[in-house]
Amino acid sequence: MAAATIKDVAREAKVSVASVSRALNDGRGVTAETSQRIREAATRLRYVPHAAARTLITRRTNTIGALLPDLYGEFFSELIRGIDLAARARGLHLLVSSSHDDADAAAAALRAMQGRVDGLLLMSPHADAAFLQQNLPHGLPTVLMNTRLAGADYCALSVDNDGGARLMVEHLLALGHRRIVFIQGPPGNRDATERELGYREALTSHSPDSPVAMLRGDFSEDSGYRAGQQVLAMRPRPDAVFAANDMMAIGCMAALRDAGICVPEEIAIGGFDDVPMARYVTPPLTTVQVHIAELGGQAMELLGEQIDNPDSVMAGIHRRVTAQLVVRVSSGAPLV
Amino acid sequence: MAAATIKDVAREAKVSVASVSRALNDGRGVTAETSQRIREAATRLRYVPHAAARTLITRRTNTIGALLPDLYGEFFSELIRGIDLAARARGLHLLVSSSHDDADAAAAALRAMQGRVDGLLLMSPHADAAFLQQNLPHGLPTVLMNTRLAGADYCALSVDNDGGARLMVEHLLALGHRRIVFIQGPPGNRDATERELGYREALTSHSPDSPVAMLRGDFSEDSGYRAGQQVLAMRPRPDAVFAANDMMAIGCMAALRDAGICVPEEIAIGGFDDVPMARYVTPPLTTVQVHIAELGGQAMELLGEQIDNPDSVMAGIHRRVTAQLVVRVSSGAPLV
DNA sequence: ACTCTTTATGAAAACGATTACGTTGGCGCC
DNA sequence: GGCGCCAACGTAATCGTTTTCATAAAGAGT
Repeated sequence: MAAATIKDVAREAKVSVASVSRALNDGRGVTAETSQRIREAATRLRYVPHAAARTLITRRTNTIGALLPDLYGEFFSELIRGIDLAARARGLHLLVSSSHDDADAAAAALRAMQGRVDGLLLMSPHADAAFLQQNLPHGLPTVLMNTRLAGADYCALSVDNDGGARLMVEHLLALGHRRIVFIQGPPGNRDATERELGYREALTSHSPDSPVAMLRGDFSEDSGYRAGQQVLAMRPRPDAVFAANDMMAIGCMAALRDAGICVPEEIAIGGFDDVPMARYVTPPLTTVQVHIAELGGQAMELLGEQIDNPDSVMAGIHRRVTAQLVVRVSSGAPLV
Repeated sequence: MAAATIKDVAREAKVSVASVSRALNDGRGVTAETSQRIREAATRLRYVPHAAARTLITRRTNTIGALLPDLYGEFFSELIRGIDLAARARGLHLLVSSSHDDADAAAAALRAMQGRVDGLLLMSPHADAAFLQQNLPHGLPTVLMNTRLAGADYCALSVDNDGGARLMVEHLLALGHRRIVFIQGPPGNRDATERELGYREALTSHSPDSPVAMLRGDFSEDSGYRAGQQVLAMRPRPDAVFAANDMMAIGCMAALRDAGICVPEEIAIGGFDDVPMARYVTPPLTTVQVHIAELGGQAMELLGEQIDNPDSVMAGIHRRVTAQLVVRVSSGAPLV
C-alpha cells in the first residue's frame, strides 16, 4: 500500500530504473514503444517521483520560500496571490513563513529554509545589511521586497511610493489647489518617508510658490482625525490634504465633517493605498493604488531569472512597481 | 563554498558521521565532551542538515500543505496566519497552494504535494467524495475545512454559521424586533445556506409567530441594495433585516438611506462576517464575527494529532469553530 | 566482411542523512 | 582473573532518484 517507487515501475515495465527515469524526464535515449510501456506502467501504479530523493541528487527543490513579516488584511492576500501565481507558472512550489515580529524569529525561519528552497523572497523590516550578511545562506538567490536596503549587494523590488505621491500632488495641483498639507506616517517607516519625499518633490518642482506643510501622524485613523483638527486651525486654511495613507485620510475627513466643512468643496482630500473601504466612505476617497499582486509576481519573476541562470549578476538590480492614481469624489475632480 | 555536510562536521570533530547524527539529534550514546566538540564543529562550519536527505530516510518532511481556493481579502490572510502560527509551534513548515478555481487545477496541485508534505489542509469547493477518493494520496493525514462533505471518511472542521445566525436572530428578537427578513446568499453556497438555516431555526423556536421571509441575494453589495428596495415595498414593513453577509447588509443600508429610512430607528440591520469596513459604515454594523485564524489554527491542531499518531481513528471527527455576535449601532441596541 | 559510429539499455555510483549492527574497552561481580 | 555487561563509537546499509559509464546490437561506410 506504500507509494510506488521507480523500482516498482521498472519491474512492472520490465526495464531498468535508468530507463524509467529517462522515459519520464527528457524522454531521450528510449525507444518510443519502451517509453510508452513505461508510461503505462507508471500510471497503472500511480507512480509519483519522490520529491526528496530527486532533490538530493539534482540539488533542486523546485520550491521557493517567502519570508514575510506580520501582515494584515488584503495586502498579505494579494502579495501571496501574486507570488503563488507566478511561481505556479514556473512549476515552483511556495513555502511561506510569516508573522515574524522580531529579528530572532526571522533569523530562525531563515535558517530553517536552508536547503528546502531554491530561492528566497524576503520582506522583513529587520533586514538590515548586518542581518542579511549574518543569516542569509550564501549563494541562495534572493529578492528583497520593500526593504530599506538600497544596497548593491542584493536584488530588490519595491513600491514606487515616491512616484505615486507625485501623481497625487500633480492631480491636486491640476485641480487648482495650491495650499496642500501632508499628513505624515510613522517616523522611520520607509513607505511613509518615500511618500513624503514625493510630495515635497512634486510641490517644489511644479508649484514652487506653494508652501510645504506637514502634520504628524502614525497611519492610524485617530491620528488622521487629530491632524484634521489641526488643519482647521491653520491660517490661511489649506485647499487640500494629502494623507500618507487611506486610514488617516478617512480620519481627517471625519474631523472635517464634524466641523461642518464640506469635502471636497471646501477642502479636497487624497489618500494612499486604496484600501477596499476607500470607495465606500462618503465622499469616496481619491487615492493612490498599488497593484500588490504585481509586486509579488514581479518579485517572483526576478527570483526565477536568478534561479535559472545563477551566474548572471543580478545583485544591485532594483526595480519598482508603479502606482496608479484612483480619482474619486474627495479630491473634487469634475465628474466626467 | 558549498554548504557543509555531516561528513565535513565528522572530519572537523574527528568522529564518525554516526556520532555527529547522534549528538545533534537525541544526544544519547555520546559523551558530553564529544557532543560538545561536535556541536562546536557544527556551528563553526555553519552546518545545517540537508532537509531532503533527512526526509528520504526518515520519511518525514516536517512540512504540511494547505490547498486553498481563490480567496480574497482578510479571510485568506487570517486563515494563513492561524495555520502558520500553529504549524510553527509544532516545528512544521507550510507549503501553500492557492487560487484553484477548477477541479483539474486542484487535482494537479494535490498530486504535486505528494511526498512533499506530512499532512494536508484542504479547503476546496470541488472536494466532493469522488474527487477526494480519486486524488487524495491514500494514507496521507488530511483535514477538510469548510467543505460540504459531512462524510465519516475524513476529519473535518468548519465554521458554525448556523450558531452564528441564531445568535443574531436572538439578538434582534431580544431588542423587540418581530418581523425579521433574511437576505440570502448565492444559491448552493454552503455558508449561505447554513446561515439561512440558523435564521429559520432561531425564528421558529424562539418566536413562532414571526413570519419567515427571504429575499434573494448573491453576497454582492448590489444585490443587498436591490433587496433593500424590496424591503421598502413589503407590507407590513419589516422591523429588521438580517443579511447573509456584511456587504449585502451595507448595500441594503444604502438603499434604506436613499429612501430616507433611518437605521436603526425605523429598521434594524444585521450582517455576517465582520469585515473591517463594518465598523466604519454609518451607522456601524452589528454583525457576526468568526475568528478565522482560529479556524486555521484548530485545523492545524487536528492535523498535527493525526500526524503524531497515525493509527488513531480521527476520520469522522467533525469540529466547528464558534461565531460571536458583535453588537454595534445598526441593530438598535441601547448603548451601554 | 570489417570497422566505426550511433543508439538503446543496464549496472552502479553518487547525493546526505539515519540507524541497525559490530566492535572495543572499561567496569563490576563472583 | 575471568566472565558478562554496558556505554561509546564506527561501519555500512538504506532511502529513491539521476547520471555516468560500460556494453551490446545495429546500421553505415568502404
